[in-house]
Amino acid sequence: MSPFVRHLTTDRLALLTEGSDDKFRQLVYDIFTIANHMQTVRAGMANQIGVTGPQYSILLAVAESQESGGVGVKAVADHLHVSGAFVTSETGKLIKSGLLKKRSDPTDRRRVLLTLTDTGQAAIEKILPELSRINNVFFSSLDEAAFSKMAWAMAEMVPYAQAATKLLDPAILRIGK
Amino acid sequence: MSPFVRHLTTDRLALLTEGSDDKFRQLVYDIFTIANHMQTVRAGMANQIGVTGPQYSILLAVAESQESGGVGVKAVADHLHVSGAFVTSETGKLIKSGLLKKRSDPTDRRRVLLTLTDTGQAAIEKILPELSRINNVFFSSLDEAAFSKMAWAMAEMVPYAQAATKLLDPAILRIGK
DNA sequence: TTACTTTACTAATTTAATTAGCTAAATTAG
DNA sequence: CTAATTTAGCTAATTAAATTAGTAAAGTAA
Repeated sequence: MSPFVRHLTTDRLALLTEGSDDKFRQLVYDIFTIANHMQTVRAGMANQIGVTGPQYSILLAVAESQESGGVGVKAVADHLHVSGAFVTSETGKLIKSGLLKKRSDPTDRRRVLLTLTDTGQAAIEKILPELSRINNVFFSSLDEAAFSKMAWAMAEMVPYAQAATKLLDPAILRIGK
Repeated sequence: MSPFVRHLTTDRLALLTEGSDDKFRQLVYDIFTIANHMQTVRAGMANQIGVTGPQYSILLAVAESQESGGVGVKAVADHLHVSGAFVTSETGKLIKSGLLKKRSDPTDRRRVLLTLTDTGQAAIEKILPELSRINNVFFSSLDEAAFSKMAWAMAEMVPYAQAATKLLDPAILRIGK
C-alpha cells in the first residue's frame, strides 16, 4: 500500500469503506432520489386539488399558521426557500382560484396576512387520506426505532448542511439560490 | 379520549409520537432542506468549472462510465431522472465548451457514446478537494455507525419511494416528472 | 418483409423561479 | 423630530431547467 490517496468526495474515515467513497456517493445519490420522489408525490397531491406543486407547498405553509391568524409573504418565502416575489405571484393565483385569502396586518400595514379560505381548508383535508396511504408505503421500511433515529440524524444534519453551503467560494454564493 | 382521529399525513403508529405526525412532518421537511442544500453545493461546484448544476451532474454521470468506454444519452437521462431531450441539449453545450466528447457506438449506430475530454477530466479533478472539504462539514454530524445506518436506511427506502409514487392516481402520473 | 421499438435529435413551449426596481410603512440614529 | 435606513410586498422583465411532440434512423421480432 502506498501512501498515495486519490481525490475523493470526502476524506473523513468514518464515511469511507475500505478507502473508497462509493458508499458515501451512493448515500448522496439516494437522498437525491428520495427527495425527487417526495416532490413527485407532492405534485400528484397538488394536481388532485388543481394546483401546482409549489402552490401546494404554499397552501401547506399557510395552513400551519392558520390558528395564529395568518402568515406574511416573507415568512412563507423563507420557509420554502424561495423569493418573496415568487410567493407574491403564486399566492395571487391561489387567491384568484379561491383557496387563499389575504388581509392587511392591522399592527403593521406593510404586511399582509395570508389564510386559507374554507375551500382551501377543505381542499387540503380532502387529499390527506390519500397522502397518508402514500406516506405509509413511502416510509414503510422504517420501524419505530429506525424512524426515530433517522428523524434525529436528519434534524442534526440541517445546521451542518447550512454551514457547508456557506463554505462555497463567497464570490459564487448567489448561485444555487 | 374519544376514538375520533383527525386526518394525518401518515397513520402508521411507528411514525407517530403521542398520536401526532409533527415529528414525521419535520422529517419530511428536513429531507427537503438537506436535498436543497446538496443542490446548492452542487451548483457551487459547477460554477467553479463554469457549468450549470445540471451540466455538472451530467459530467459526473459520464465520468462514472469513463473506463467502460462511454455512456449513451438515454442511460444518463435515466440515471439523472430527466428526459433524453434535455440530456441531448445539455451535452451539446458541454461538447461545445470542450468538456465532453461524443462518438457513435460501432455496435449500435443509433447510439452515441459520451466520454469526458482531458479538459473535462481535469475540471472534475480540480474541484474534488474543495468538494471533499465541504462534504466533510456537511456530514460531520455522522459518525461511522450513524453513516452506516443512514446509508442502509436510505438505500432500503428507495424502492418503497418508487412504489409510493406509483400509487398516485394513474390519470395524473405524468405530473411530477 | 412488415410492424414495432428504441435511440437520439430538433423545435416549440411551459414552469418555476430569479433579479431589479418601485412604493409604502416602520424603525433607528442624530 | 427629522432624516436615513431597513423591511414588506408588488410588478415587470428575464432566465434556467425542463418538458412534450414530432422526426429520422437503426435495430428487433413476427
